[in-house]
Amino acid sequence: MSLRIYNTLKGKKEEFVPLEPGKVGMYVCGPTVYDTSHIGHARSVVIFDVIFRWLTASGYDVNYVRNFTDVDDKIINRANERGMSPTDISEKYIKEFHNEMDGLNVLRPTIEPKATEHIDDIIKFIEQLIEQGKAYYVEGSDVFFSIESFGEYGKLSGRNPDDMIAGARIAVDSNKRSPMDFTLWKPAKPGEPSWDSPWGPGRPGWHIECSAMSNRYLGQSFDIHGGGKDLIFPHHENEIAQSEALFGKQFVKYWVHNGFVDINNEKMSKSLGNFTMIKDVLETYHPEVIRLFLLSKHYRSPIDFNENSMDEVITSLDKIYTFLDRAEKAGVDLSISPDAGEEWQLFAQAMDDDFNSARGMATIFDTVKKGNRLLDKAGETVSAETLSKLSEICSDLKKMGEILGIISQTPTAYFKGKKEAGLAGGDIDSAMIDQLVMERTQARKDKNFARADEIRARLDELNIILEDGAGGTTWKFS
RNA sequence: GGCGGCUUGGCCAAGUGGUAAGGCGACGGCCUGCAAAGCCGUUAUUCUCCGGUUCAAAUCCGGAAGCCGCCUCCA
Repeated sequence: MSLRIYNTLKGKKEEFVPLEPGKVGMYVCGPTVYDTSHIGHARSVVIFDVIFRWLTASGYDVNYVRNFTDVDDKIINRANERGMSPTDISEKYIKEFHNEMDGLNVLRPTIEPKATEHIDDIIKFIEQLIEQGKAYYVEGSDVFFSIESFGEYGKLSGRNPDDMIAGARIAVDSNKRSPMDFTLWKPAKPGEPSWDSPWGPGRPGWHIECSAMSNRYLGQSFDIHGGGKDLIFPHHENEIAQSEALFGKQFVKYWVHNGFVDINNEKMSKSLGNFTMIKDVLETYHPEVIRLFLLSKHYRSPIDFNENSMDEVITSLDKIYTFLDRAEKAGVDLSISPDAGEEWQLFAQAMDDDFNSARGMATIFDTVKKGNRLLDKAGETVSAETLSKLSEICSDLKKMGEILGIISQTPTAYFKGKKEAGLAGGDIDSAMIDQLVMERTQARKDKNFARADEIRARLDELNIILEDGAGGTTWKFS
């Protein structure tokens, strides 16, 4: 079974064949760092994180590039609003972004280039386009890319330039030769950050940075380029135009685009005031709950963020850790074995099918069920044979978790964390709970079940659930 | 106006030609003093609707309805 990827360029799934055997070049559009990141950013980042992990696990040497757009109108505006420098703004939000993504257990890409650190590359790129007659400088205005110089313009988004010109909703800049031409370099207004260039002091347009930086780190052609669906047009369309016009060869082999996150069935928008920030979500939910949620639907479909779905995911994650806890207590060594069992094969098939994490999750639950069944059947004394089978199951499970970026804790640490989180907000402390549990244990010994149930009911009101196991009574938050 | 997508059980959600994964919930059972957890069983003869192609369709084609996204900054 080999990897298949849905390619936006072709509109269908294709077998993944890298340009160079064993190696993958992947570029993903990162954030424009002018504001706090929201759950939609998290989805994109987590999805490509999983893709990165899967490609790596599949044996590829992955060169994963994710940029920061750190020069842009929005950053300048924000800087002016706050009386800060654009650099202060971009640095502040890059730091936030890193903190939050680390919090979400996202691996750092191989390299994270910034637009402002590649101005020379950008200027060189533009100069070459002008030399080839594919871009033009309008005295006193911008440098524009000429759409007419690139016959395949529109191939990614399936639009043709004539239709777009006809339906254009924006006022046409009279400096442009064609209404669809776009800016490569714009002159700086007084007080704006700027760099010297053959066209006077100015700064790059949005699209050119990705062409210049991907060329710098991945070459003229590379394997995978990703980002949110909204970037298909115009951003990625324009990147293709710039890069293919200049190099005369295919820019990217596979285009991968993720769907959006809705909030309670509504689009996230400023007007609705429902922007859901990652840092807020991280305060409410365990990072692995957030990841599991983001991966519970296929990456191309829209996903709806709501309390009910999150609650379901919490239950699911508990189920996985509960099993591992059971297994560990039964004597299973929870370390990962290099050997892959049959459960892993099923998971791999799902991931090879266009990174179908939702299907992969079904395998995880099937695996948990299989393990629980074995434990139920084994009873008090677990045979060596069962133990070995359970080790394989747990190892597979943890390997699956490594791909999705979950199950990174020991069951003990996970449940301890949950207890701490549960205790943090309320006015109960664990000593008090332990005291009640002990009292109840004594009551049960004395066959005073009325008193035992009374204590349990009282704890239940505090969202504490008791479990009477062979090794004594344990408790957890519901 | 142009382009694209979606519609699967109470809810979430896989499934692109071979006879409906998985999760949550609900109900019954095992276990338990009773619970919880776990396990077993039940919960869609059917995939928005109407036609068509096919031995065979949730899956392909045509049409209808509803919902959504992009075309302007946007993950």
